[in-house]
Amino acid sequence: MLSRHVYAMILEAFLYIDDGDHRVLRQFGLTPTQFSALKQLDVADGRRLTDLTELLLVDKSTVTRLIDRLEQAQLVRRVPDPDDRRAQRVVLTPVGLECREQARAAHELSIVQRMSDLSASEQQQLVVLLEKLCAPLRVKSTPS
Amino acid sequence: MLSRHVYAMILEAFLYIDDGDHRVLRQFGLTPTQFSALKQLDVADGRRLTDLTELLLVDKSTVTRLIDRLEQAQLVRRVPDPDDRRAQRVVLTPVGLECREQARAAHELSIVQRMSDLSASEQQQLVVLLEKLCAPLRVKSTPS
DNA sequence: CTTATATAGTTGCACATACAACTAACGACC
DNA sequence: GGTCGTTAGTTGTATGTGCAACTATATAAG
Repeated sequence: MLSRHVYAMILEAFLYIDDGDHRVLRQFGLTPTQFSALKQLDVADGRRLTDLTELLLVDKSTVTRLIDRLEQAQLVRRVPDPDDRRAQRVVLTPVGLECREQARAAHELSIVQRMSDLSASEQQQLVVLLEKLCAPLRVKSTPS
Repeated sequence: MLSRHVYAMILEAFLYIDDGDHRVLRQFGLTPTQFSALKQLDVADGRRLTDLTELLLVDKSTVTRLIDRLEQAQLVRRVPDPDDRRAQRVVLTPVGLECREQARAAHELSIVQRMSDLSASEQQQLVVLLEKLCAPLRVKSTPS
């Protein structure tokens, strides 16, 4: 059955991508999730944990513990939100910024390499097809 | 950058698929991993834990604990391997077989539904492109 | 203002996952 | 037939993940 084959290939492609991400980021002592979180932060205002929940599409309890570990590793800091005493803002430390930038460069490069078996037009086709597949997901977030 | 876009869409497609799998299998009290394991088992000879490690592409310690839980749930049984005293064979219980068959039917149906936004020819294109992307993975396992 | 509801975040519990260290048994080599 | 490297499986430790219950604060309703 064809649709089973598509299903299987999406899972395989994810494994391929995910495995590559682990390898690259491991050199910087980061997991893919930690790297995703660092990408959403800055050294100034930072973000609330709830913001990260929405950006990373994970449960708030996951974010709590993720930030716990990044804080232990001195890559981020929790600072009280000035406008809401319930909330905390998470900001990058200088070490965290440096770590993220190095990881980002290596990760970008690895993506280009891993995609290099597809031509630009094939990559374009793939994007179009996957967007069509995921269209049901986007119904709610596409207002007009 | 185009390759970043492909990367992002593969992750999004995986999230879409994985979320759907969770929802469907949850009705049968199974996680996607547990379901994958049940699909590899039978009621007769079964499989060794090591076989499952290779089939599921996870660490052997993951398989140990996965089978622990399936055994607690009475869906599988460990039986000693007659030919190798180090090994154990994992077989489905009648309950496990019944559970798997029901889950399988629902899962198959849901895959067809989730793919239904793509035409057959689009699905075919997607398979071709993803196979090309994953070609580096298959180098080792493609003898001729 | 008080009450009721909603939101921000943490914690307990369960499952998935990898890596490393370990035990037990297999196999090969002499 | 002992010794030694290999393999099967388990266990400890760390991370990621979701759900549910909980605390504290904010906000709306009256």
